[in-house]
Amino acid sequence: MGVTKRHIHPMQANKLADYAKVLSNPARVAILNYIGDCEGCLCKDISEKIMLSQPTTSQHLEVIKKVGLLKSKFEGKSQYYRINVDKLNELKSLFQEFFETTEAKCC
Amino acid sequence: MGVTKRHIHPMQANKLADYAKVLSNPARVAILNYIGDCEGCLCKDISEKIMLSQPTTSQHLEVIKKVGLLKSKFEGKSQYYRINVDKLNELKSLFQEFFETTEAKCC
DNA sequence: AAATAACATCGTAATATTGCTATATAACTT
DNA sequence: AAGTTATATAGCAATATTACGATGTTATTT
Repeated sequence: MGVTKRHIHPMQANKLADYAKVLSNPARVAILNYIGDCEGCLCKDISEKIMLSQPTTSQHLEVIKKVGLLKSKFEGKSQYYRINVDKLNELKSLFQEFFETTEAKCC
Repeated sequence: MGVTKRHIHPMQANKLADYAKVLSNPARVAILNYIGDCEGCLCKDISEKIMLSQPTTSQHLEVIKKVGLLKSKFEGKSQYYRINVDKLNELKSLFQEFFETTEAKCC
């Protein structure tokens, strides 16, 4: 086979895994770090900063956006990306909860 | 090409991505949840609980162990898995720091 | 000594991910 | 109208991931 069997796992596990997947590539982590700085949030600037091609950077931005961690708005030809702080906090809580409940259960 | 270009990214980004990758599969999250319960920490029990075959479960356990999140000790033919709480806390801090610094930078 | 039990490893197939170049699209500029 | 700029999309190649059945290994049990 070779496909992740999502349907056999608890929803919570799938959800955490989905979010973790977004962070599982260093380019995407670097992008989030850079966008956090909130100065040059254009795809082109990001791609230059993280040293990947514009199309590759665009794809990564899509992945991050699809999960809700990015907002964007067009101004003419330029698209300005910003972090969705609400979603970021949701992730933060989810991961924190995972670590804490996992730790709490340990003998 | 098709391979992640780790060398172009900051070490911090690679590290977080490596840890996130471990959590990016729901089976591994489910395993960590189950092992946290600390009753049946044998591969066979885990595989029955999470409904994946014994070899597949064994592989996932290896992945989690390689990153340091699991300890294990043999008792005869049985291998008892336990969560490495120190490592778990390291991850917790790392993720928390990531979320917090990312949030702090946002306008 | 043979059977059983727990686990790991090998080999394989299906699919997903990562990155690129080339090209399209859309908006601004001259 | 033609050129420039920013981004997206298509198509592709290389590699990684996920899962399984079959088989090997090691330790206990009968």
